Amino acid sequence: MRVEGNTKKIAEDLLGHYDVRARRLPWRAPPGANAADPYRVWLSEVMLQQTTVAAVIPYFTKFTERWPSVEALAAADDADVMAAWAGLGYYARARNLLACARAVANERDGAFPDTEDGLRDLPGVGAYTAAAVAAIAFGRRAVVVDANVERVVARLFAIDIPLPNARPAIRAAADSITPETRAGDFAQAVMDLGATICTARAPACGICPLRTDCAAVLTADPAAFPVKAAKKIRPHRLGHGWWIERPDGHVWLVRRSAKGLLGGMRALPSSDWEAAPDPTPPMTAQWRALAAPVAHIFTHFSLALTVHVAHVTENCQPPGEGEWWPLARIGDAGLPTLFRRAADAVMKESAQHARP
DNA sequence: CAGCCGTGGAA
DNA sequence: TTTCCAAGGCT
Repeated sequence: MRVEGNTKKIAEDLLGHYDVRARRLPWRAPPGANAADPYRVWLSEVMLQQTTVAAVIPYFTKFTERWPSVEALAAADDADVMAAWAGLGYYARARNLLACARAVANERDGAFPDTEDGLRDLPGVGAYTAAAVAAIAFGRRAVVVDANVERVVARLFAIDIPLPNARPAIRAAADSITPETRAGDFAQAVMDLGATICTARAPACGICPLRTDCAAVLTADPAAFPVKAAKKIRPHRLGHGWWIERPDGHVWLVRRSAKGLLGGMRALPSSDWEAAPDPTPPMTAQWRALAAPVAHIFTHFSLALTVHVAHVTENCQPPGEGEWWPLARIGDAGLPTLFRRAADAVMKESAQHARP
């Protein structure tokens, strides 16, 4: 472990690099501008949870154009926000985003809390996001620890305890190098470094502004830090999805229950997803299965969804809650990726069917 | 507290 | 092709 004297040098080296090389990102105030808008900082941090910058940018642009303030977002319809989030994943974030916006708009007159503790009480705001918003939007000294910080700090100090047991040591080390001022810039500088130079697989140590501060660069394999515990194998599951199409060009869509996988999202009616799911259709009809199931990989299991198609009469009413959605606007339904792919597969096959 | 919760890009 | 990974939070 490093001694006190070097910790200040690390922040100075990194901030000096950041002042010249900071990435220009839509949620960052331009250099020399006033402090960033807390609404935009918070929105970006939530979107960036376990999500890459490249994936977030178009969603951030869309959200801030459509809902430019926390009050505007708080007044939005749930269905519109969920549909706008479709494709970004981890949909509990979108549900918590709305709950948080409404809490801030309705109970706090639109003002975000300006301390870590206050922010931490908001839905969808955990230890990381509270620290990041406190530091970036409000200039607080906060110790911001995300996956980038874990990697950079584990390398700087050559911490060889496997994750997640290394977390306390990593946090203490991160605390030791976090400066009293510019903690927000410092946090973003570490994340820029982690994203562009101190990357997970092939760190560019030769151009790293911290190479003279780093313990791992002196080892045979700097990329070996942080050490991680072995991960589990991903189980495979099967499922059935039901495409019910009306002759006037509508398909029957349902909304999934608020909790659990793809919670709150529009979807095709479908079975549970397990080793041997119930193949019983939701209604009697002439069912025909697509030749190839839709394969999709979630974080903790992979899925093969067999899509069954039925063409029903105009006055047909499937059981349960749902809505007839126009095929011409299927792209606006806000389907999560699994069901968007299922819809693509059905439309592609029916197009081929029409032109043999 | 370990498991649950998406997605797409990189290697 | 498969594996790994990303500005985590909730229960």
